[in-house]
Amino acid sequence: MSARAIPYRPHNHDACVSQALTDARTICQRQNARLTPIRERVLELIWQSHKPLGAYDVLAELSSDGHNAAPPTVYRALDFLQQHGLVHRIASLNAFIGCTHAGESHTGMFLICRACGNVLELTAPEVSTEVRKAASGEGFRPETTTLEIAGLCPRCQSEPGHD
Amino acid sequence: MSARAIPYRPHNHDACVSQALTDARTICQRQNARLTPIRERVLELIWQSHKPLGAYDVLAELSSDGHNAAPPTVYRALDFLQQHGLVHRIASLNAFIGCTHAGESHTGMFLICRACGNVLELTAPEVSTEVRKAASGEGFRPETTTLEIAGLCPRCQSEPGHD
DNA sequence: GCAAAATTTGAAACATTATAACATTTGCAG
DNA sequence: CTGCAAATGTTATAATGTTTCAAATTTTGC
Repeated sequence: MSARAIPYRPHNHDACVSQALTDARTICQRQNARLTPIRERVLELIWQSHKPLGAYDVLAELSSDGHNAAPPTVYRALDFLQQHGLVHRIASLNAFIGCTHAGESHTGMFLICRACGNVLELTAPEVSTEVRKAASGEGFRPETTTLEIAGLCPRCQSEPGHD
Repeated sequence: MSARAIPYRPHNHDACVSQALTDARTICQRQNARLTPIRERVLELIWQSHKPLGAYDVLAELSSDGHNAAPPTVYRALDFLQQHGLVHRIASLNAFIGCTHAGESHTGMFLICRACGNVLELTAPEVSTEVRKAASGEGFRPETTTLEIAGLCPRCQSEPGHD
């Protein structure tokens, strides 16, 4: 899977989205998973925003597509996408974002800008290592890690109120 | 503030709760904050469980007290308690737990057992350091960290299905 | 003490997020 | 083509959280 631009900097986002979709198709094929039209469309909608999208935001987009969907449709698609590592759920926001490391095994860490709402997904092996150490120091066997940092992204530290 | 037993091991929980309340009173006094009866009662209810309690769980307890409370009452109390570092919200569970490091400046890290539901709050300076490093490596200024590890506690690794 | 101001609580309605349950359709293997 | 499993549609409902405004209480300045 190819490298991607970071959200804080302008980039050709259409290309970025279509690359994500292409990658997703490959990943699903490898996993014998069916990336159905709905699932693909939901993934696309989520990718079109670098900001996390709530399930009901996705639902609204689907509706404006003319697709008359109910909540379970969206939640099921999101479950599927999560299970196959294509999107992440941001617990502190009740929202979803496209995974920028799909296909690679990774533990996501999210930098969430409270001003512009953009989210950067990071892989920080040192952090994971320390987390594992801390957990095993307590005899705890970790399975899933939720690591979300809210704060100010570089851009919003200088020019507040950005998008 | 005194040391506390860890939730995985049996201990005199009543004493543990009343200690937490005593500490809370001291802390609020120092901060010129009003630990009103409702707030204190909510804190007590939360402390009586080592497992995180949802806002509506608290609400139900209040009702069985005879206190006819509405959701905002609980959420307001919880906001207050959070702001003064007396409880933490566990984002991945939509629930609240008493802070075992109240009064000390700390970044909480939570070990959540998916089998028994107990939660251990940890302070891991090495983790915080690595998180800070990772964030500043991206030029990001962190403000609040959500770090929640789900897995199996020592006890549930050997005897599953506990508590 | 006392009145004005600020904080806290009560109460009703509402908004948002998520799931349950069951019917229907679609894709695929034999 | 048939029958099974997976996916989707549909309706209803549960769980979580907020807005708003009114009433009561506490604090503060005098």
